[in-house]
Amino acid sequence: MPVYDFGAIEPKWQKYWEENGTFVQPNPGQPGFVDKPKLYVLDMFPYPSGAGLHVGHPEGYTATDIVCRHARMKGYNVLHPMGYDSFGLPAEQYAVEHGVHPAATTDTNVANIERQIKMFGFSYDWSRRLATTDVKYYRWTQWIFLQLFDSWYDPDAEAARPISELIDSLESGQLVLDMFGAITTPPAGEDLSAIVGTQGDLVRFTDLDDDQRREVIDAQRLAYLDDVPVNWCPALGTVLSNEEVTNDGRSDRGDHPVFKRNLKQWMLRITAYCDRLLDDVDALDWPESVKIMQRNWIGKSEGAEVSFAIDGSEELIDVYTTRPDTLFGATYMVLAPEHALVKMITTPECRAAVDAYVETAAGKSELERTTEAKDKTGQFTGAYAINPVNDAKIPIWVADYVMMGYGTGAIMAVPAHDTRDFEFATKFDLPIIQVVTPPEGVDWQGYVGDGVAINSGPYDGLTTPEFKEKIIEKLEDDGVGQFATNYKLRDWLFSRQRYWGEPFPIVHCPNCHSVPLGAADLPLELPEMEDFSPTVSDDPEAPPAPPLGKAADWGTVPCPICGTEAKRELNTMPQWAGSCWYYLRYLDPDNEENFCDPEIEKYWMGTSDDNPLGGVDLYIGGAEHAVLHLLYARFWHKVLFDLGHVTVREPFGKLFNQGMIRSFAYRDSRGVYVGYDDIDTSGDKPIQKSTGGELSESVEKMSKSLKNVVNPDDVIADYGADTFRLYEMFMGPLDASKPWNTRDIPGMHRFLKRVWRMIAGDEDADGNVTPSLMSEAPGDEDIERHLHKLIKKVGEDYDALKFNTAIAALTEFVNAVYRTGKVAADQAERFLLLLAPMAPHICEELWSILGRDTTLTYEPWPVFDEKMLVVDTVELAVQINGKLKGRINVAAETSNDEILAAAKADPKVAAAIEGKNIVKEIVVPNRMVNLVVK
RNA sequence: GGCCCGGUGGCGGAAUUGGCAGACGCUGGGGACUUAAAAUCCCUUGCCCCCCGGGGCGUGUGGGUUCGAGUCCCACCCGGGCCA
Repeated sequence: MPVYDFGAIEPKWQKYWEENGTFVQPNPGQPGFVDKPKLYVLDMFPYPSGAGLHVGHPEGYTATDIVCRHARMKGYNVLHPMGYDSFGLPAEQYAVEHGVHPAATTDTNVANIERQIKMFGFSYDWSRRLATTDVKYYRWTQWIFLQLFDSWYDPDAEAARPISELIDSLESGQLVLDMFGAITTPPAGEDLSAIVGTQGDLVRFTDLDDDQRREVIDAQRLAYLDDVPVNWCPALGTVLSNEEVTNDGRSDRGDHPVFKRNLKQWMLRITAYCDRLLDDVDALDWPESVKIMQRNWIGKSEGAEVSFAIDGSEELIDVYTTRPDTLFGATYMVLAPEHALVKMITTPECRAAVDAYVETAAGKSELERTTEAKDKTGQFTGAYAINPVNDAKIPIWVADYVMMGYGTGAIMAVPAHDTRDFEFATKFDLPIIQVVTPPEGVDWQGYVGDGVAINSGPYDGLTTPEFKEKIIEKLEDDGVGQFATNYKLRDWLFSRQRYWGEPFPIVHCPNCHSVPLGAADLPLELPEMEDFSPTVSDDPEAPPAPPLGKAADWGTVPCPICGTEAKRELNTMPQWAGSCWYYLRYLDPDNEENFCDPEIEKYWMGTSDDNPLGGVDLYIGGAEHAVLHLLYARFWHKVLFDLGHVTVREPFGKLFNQGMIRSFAYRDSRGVYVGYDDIDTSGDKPIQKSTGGELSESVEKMSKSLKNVVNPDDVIADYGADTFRLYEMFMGPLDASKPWNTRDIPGMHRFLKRVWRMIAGDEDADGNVTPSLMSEAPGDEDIERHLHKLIKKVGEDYDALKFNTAIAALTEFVNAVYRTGKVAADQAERFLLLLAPMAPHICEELWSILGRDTTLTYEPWPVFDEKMLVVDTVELAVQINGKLKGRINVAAETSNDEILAAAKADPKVAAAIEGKNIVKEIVVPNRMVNLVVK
């Protein structure tokens, strides 16, 4: 009688799978490839932090593993890879603080996290493993950057095209430049030479000098250099993303001051893709909440651009508004402090106050400025604008609640119908004119919804949408405005002043400007350096000095074009870069010729009935990546699609977010967190062991500071990986946030031991033998029916990612077998195949105990017989006026009349309807009967 | 403030999507086995009343639709996430 020794069984099978290459999935064209339907199941790869895995990681990994193991049994080719998002700030910070090279820390962390992942027995094809820090990998990240650099967005084709095609079109005169340098198509049928030149509006590309041409071209690239305001943190020596800056304008890491500052940075032109990123999100099989977040992040709005004349000046103030119907209520204007017009229009009397204000505003973070709770501030410039709809003279203010980055950096303020304008006008005593009549019973002051126009001259009485349409027409006729679309999404700031990232494959030459390396010159490896710490400073004006600047030999190269001594780009790419395309490299990780073979890409990323858009068939990860990672990856994918490198429009056909696993945190009476070692939860109230004091309990995110982190290593040591997997899947719905409760784990462990004894029996240390329930006799009929129901239920639940109810159903079956007292070998075998995707080690071991000599991984999924699901008799509930009064048993195909007769014959029902009028009789097949009586 | 989730026993959760609320697991109670403990097995466990046959209440709160509402509609309260 073997014992359920998970500590021996689990490593044994993990070794078997590895040695036999059980989960290695050949690609099309490789030996061993069999043409079958494909399933690409992907986990969001982890950042290999020093802390290792927390219990949230294996939740998603277990879910995808179950789907994969189930799919292999159903006859799919399954692609299930794992890798590491290993560039990033924490490794670099650790390296700086401890004097260890980040590559060394990364290797240690990857080794540790991989050891942990492997303890769970996940069925990854480890031959496809990658890390974003591998030179073999980031060579292609650099290659994709060059694709972006060498492309432009053709608005007519609505697609990215090679920049060489743009140059051809410009040189041939198919495209020309307008007076602002924008690329445009010359009017058809006209003689080009008549309308270009110094006296005309249009300029021929070939009339420009070399520098001008380069500027025109560079301004079109999808990857371009620009002077942009960034979050500059001199103490860390780097720019930070908005997410890395706290609400009080300090660095999330280290709490250092952060300054807004203009720096020349690499930008990626994601805004060219706004409409496509927005339109294509609709058809994706993604959580609705994520789709909404993506839409909100892109933030498309429609409205009008309106030009306001300035009294006594030639200049115009352009504003963007989504509410041109409120133009008659515009009582003042506001310029952002950075707006170029501020300096020009401020009157001498107001100059000192305005200058001081602008300076103060410059020291504030965007978050400080936008937080509505903060008091509004501003200064009058002394200048006035003319409202184009009614020629009213309205004051121009400067205020920091208007941002340069959104719209035009100037607004028309309609205090009656905009919350922030209303607060501002109230504070500074500016006039508030109602122009929208809200619905009955709603105060018009600060009303921002649609309504009916009032105080708007000829437009009075129009509804908001009608008004918008009419006024835009009028503005266009008068030449003072036009219909306009606006987006919240900005171009992607792609430079970081850090060491531990992908170097840009760009050389800056004094003659040739930004020159890309050729594909043959890749990879451009990070230089070996002793000192990779950034240059930090207390002075916000100190020039940024990226760590790569200290690698003098590496940083100086001859220009690839002219051979002059040139400088390498010293910034590195942000951490998002590597994660933007890793799902493609898994397809063909060792390819030296290409980032991925086109035939292989076509097979794995192609469409199917279950995935009409194509791409990864199931992508599971945390909701924290709902916006940035998924938006950036979609953008890169669309560029690669436009350039013909991939065959489908979207990278991830189906997305699912696993819920956060939180855990109980305990605090003593002073509010100090207490670790689990020091807590006794056996009584009614949690008690601190060392002091005897009562503790308060709350459910929190797992965090070191809350002392509530659960380490998966400990759980596996105590109960094994199968129990861990089962417990996490049993906690609740996969997408729900759930509290970890160690006390519940023995329940799942008990279930596995019951399964073990059911099939293998047991013998304890004292020699007491528990026989198995296996029987030579043919299978029990009821158990057989139950098993067919179970096959259907478990299969459906796996497909729907409802693992908690699948486990409940499996438990019920085992309980039924224990009540019956016996199970036949063929029944036990089918049961094991159902359980195997969730608890693979124990099932493999029992499978071999049943006499099978190979893995069950590729055994066909059991089938159920519809006939076995049919029941002969059903129990129906009988209600009187909706209240349960009794139950009757009838044959399954009894007619409604007979059911009603049987119901009325039930003694309790008969008593309840005695002397009453039956007004209505409802029979719900196989469920219940309801009699309505009076 | 806006948007999106969610609120069901002592706890995690289930409920065929409008049809017997509380599956399954944990905890608690009782019993069997054992010198004893652990493990295991069996019974029991929403709340209240009770003459032990049963009766009443019950899915955050208040209303509504319906023969019938945890499920749909309206308003509100609370918790979480995202954005401002």
